[in-house]
Amino acid sequence: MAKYNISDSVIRRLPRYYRFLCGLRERGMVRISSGELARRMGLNASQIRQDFNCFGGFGQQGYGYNVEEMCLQIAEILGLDKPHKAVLIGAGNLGRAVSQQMNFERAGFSLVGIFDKKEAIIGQMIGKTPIRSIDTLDEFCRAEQPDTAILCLPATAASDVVEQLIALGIKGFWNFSHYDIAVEHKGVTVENVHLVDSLMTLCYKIEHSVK
Amino acid sequence: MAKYNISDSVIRRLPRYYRFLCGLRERGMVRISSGELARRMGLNASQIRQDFNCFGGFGQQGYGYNVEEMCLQIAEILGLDKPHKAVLIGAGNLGRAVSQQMNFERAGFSLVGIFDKKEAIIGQMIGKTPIRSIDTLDEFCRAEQPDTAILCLPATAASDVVEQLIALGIKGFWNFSHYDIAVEHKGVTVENVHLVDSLMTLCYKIEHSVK
DNA sequence: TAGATTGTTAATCGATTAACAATC
DNA sequence: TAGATTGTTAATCGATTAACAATC
Repeated sequence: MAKYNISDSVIRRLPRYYRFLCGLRERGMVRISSGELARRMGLNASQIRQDFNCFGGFGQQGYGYNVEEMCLQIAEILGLDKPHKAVLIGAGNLGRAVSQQMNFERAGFSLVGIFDKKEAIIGQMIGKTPIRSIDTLDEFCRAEQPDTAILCLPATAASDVVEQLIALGIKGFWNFSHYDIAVEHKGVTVENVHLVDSLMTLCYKIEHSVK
Repeated sequence: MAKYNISDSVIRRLPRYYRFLCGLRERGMVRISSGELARRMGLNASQIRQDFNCFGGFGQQGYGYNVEEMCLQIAEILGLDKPHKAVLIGAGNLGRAVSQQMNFERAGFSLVGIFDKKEAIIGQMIGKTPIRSIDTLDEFCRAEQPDTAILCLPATAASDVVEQLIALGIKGFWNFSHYDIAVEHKGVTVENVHLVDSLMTLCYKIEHSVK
């Protein structure tokens, strides 16, 4: 069903479609046309039809799209239905917030371990997950076989642990460290989250917005 | 100096340039060519020259760009040099992490107030800033005149407070709530941060990465 | 059937990359 | 001056939007 070479632009719109469609489903909406969805999302109807068609014809002429079906289809395209095991590295403020705030299951992940190097906090629980010593990372990964790592540690510490994690079989990095991971390893994906970049962009836009 | 109609693509690259150039400056680098910067950042040299030229000729033929000067120029273009007062709404896990983790000054902001509706936590300090009752928001904003709001509250609560904040003169929203703010008010800018979207994108890419 | 709306091709628009004259 | 590298125009590429035949 899924074609190859889906552009990054399309992929990045999928979660937003998913969010909107789930919202509509919760409010009991059964069908929606591309025109109506476009109006609600502030997009162009052609774009929505193009996007949905990358993965096959989910609509029906003269009717539109079934909201429930689209939710299920997008969830499947994104792969939310088969959760990836994830480890979190760094249990400082950000690490804690991310682990407590994020609904990992909803996004296709399961948080299986939290690691830090700070002796004082090892053993503490964050939700249902204990903080483990970073020294036990190798052992843990060999047993649990996670394929994803969430990096919530300082930039200086990040680069070392990345190589270690790749050697342990990690295929995806969700990187909050203040540092761009550039990975050349085949089959390894990095999603850099630079909150400071987002905030700087806002700074620019506040000044230059159309008054 | 700054031309009008700078594209969003260019603006969003500026913070990353800034990060890289500051890094080079810290390591004592004085000059860099577009070619060398491109190599380090994984970009195209033409793109870098085009981007920098949106704002004026900062380079010198035969020499390249002065690292220090580019840092200062980009900081000025982004407006990092004149901080905006910001209030944070919602002092849960995410709000706490954001307020403690972010270097606001570095990104052109100054966090002047934190607000929550939960009686039990009002009066607590987060860093040097006390948590205030959301009931005192009007009064506080009229006195302090912040122009930015950081939203770290549930989607259901977000939509109400947005209207209130716009009425109080807020011009920029940094929105972490699980909900797209669509603002039609002229001169109001919203930067939506949807961490769950980012995580879902990673989920897709782990599955579909080139092995 | 008639009306509505998709799927899909074609046209437009904008962003990226290449090329090279200008110039330090 | 000669070499290097920018600033800038032109070419390419990709993404968005428009149009419309297919069809439910």
